[in-house]
Amino acid sequence: MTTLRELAQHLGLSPATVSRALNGFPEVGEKTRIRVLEASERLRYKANSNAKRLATGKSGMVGMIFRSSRNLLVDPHFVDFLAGLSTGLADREIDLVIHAAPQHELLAHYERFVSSGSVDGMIVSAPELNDRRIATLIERGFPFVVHGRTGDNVGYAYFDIDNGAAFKAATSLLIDLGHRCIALLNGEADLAFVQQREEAFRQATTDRGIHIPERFISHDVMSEEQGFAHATEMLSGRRGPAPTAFLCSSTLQALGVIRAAATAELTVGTDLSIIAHDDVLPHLRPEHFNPALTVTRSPIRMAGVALAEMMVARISGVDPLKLQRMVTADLIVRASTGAAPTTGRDGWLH
Amino acid sequence: MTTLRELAQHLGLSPATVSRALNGFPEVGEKTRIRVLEASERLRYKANSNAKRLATGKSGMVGMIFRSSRNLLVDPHFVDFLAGLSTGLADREIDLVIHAAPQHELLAHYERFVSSGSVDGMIVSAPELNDRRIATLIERGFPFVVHGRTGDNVGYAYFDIDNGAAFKAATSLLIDLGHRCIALLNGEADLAFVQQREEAFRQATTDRGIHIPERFISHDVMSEEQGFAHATEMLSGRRGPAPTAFLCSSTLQALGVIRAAATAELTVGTDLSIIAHDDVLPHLRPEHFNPALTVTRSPIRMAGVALAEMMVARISGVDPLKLQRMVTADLIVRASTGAAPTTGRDGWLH
DNA sequence: AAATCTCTCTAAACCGGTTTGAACGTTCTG
DNA sequence: CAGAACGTTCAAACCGGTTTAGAGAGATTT
Repeated sequence: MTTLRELAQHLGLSPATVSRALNGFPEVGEKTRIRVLEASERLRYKANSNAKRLATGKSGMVGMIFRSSRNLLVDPHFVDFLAGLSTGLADREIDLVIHAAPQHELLAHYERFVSSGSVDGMIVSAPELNDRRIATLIERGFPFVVHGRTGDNVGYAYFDIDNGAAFKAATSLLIDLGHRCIALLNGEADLAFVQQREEAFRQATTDRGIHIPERFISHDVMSEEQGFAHATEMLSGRRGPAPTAFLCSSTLQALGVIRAAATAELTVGTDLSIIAHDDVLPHLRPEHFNPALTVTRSPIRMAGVALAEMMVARISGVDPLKLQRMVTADLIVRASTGAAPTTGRDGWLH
Repeated sequence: MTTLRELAQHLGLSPATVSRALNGFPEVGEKTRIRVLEASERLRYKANSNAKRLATGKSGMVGMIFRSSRNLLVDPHFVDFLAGLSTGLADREIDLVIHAAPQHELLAHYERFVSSGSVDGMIVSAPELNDRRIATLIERGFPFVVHGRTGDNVGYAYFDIDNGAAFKAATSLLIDLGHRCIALLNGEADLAFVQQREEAFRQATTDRGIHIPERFISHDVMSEEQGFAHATEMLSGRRGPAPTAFLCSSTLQALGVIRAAATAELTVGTDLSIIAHDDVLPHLRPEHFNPALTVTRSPIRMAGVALAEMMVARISGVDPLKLQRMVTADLIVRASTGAAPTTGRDGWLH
């Protein structure tokens, strides 16, 4: 492995000049620069990144820590986000360091990342309502960006979709179609976006004078399996009238509802309406479901790309308040939503 | 940020002693060690990781580069692998650096990772038959482990499933059930495991005197969508008799086949048999498909955990030939496979 | 009591870059 | 032609750790 000093010696120059030549500083003679670049190419010189990091104080890396228990990584949503993030970062020559830690050590690992100087910034995903990771990062004054947000007036950089507007629109659509018994299959209760969606749902129903019983709202992992389980339970009518419509936080849950409907011999679109939020997972297209699914749509991958850009800005000192973006999710109506069945199959509608 | 020198000064000790105390070297007095540990705790001292890396020559990180075009990251299989890998590495206090690069720059990025000393080892995933990344790493003498293998007698460390045995077993099962027209929905042709599976499939059919026309074998992205498209095409009978059984490289493709069967009004398990390889994606359980899917099963996540362990061994100098593991995939028969329809609906069977 | 051995600790070199302050030769200005 | 200004290069300090060689104190041996 060639070092800078060797390269300089080889050229009869000082390390300082060679370093400047390679890094494009203006005070190097043009012929010298060319000589240096040629020689470095020929000797296959690559700067030792650790030495560089130590000298500059910049690592060229950003970090992400996830709970090994919750295991976001197996969540296809999270993963598509990661894809956008890492390509976005790669465009800016930044690497992403990912690390798994058990829940009870999570904050300690954040502390380590922050104060050991191994990364220039952190990405926080899936914030909880009172997120201690965010509190820690703010306290330490460390640059970070968040996918999602914990509230309306926060002091940090974030990218989020307008969960409230999306779920309000979806709920209104169902109500307009005549549905009064609407179930919400939501994600895990401690997540911020889950709360935001739920609040919008409750608000939209209450505004129209509709009461939704608690048993119509579930909090669970957003998977096909859980979607099926909750939908089956609710459709059984065991604890009271069954819902005529389902609002799902993920297309995976919607898949489960579709399966539950098939099992209960209900036709989706007529007997039962379904709307889901579509994060646009490339391997699971709701337009190809049977029937095609009505969704609120916002590509989660785009969020990754956007956050990469914001992370870079944040590292270079941009005011976090200037780095807050919220995008709206489009409501796309397809075949899975239809007018509420007029003859309540359970007597709920008269 | 406290530095080692400051901490040493504060304690009235030399940096050398403090460094030794913190790193557990034996030549430090017991009372001194305790004083040092206490003070470092109190002053919240965290060693600067870049300085540490420069001094030791070890980074405590391993790298992974993926093609931004192929975009492995959106592949749920790859992601579950990543989950296993990063938790396995975290257990050994190693971080994972991930980086995206366009196809034509891929090798350059490998070179950079290798010769800039930013990682101690590399993980290679989804090898191609003649993989230039592997060739480069061998040439450079850099530690790496591979998920999959390019051939039978290779000189590097790998973890792989026995694709040949699995697909031979699956094919044999279909033949035993009377199927003669069997289609293979495979992955992208340049991937090593795709070749291995296909070879086993061809061998198993040829051995039993069955000829499979080329149009029964497809190579494509392993997604629901492509599975649906290829199955629909083959089932249409447009280019000749339709297959009575499908062998899929992924459960996602099987989902597509199930949808195609429904569209063609065929009952899976009687009119049509399906077997898929199941990488055990937590959000997509083939035992819950309708009908439950017959699979060859091997958790891809386990591969990640195993490779983390092997990577660590490899970095510490273990002979790569001692780090080669191949596991067998279990054939699990469920409801999606049944006897071939005796009355060929297309005249193929007499 | 001198010599040897341990134990514990220190000074200084080192890892491989970047960056500051100064010096050099050349050209411009007065 | 002296002096200033400029463009280019260099020596040395620096980033913050680890590690080698060696020093000093006390215990053990002779």
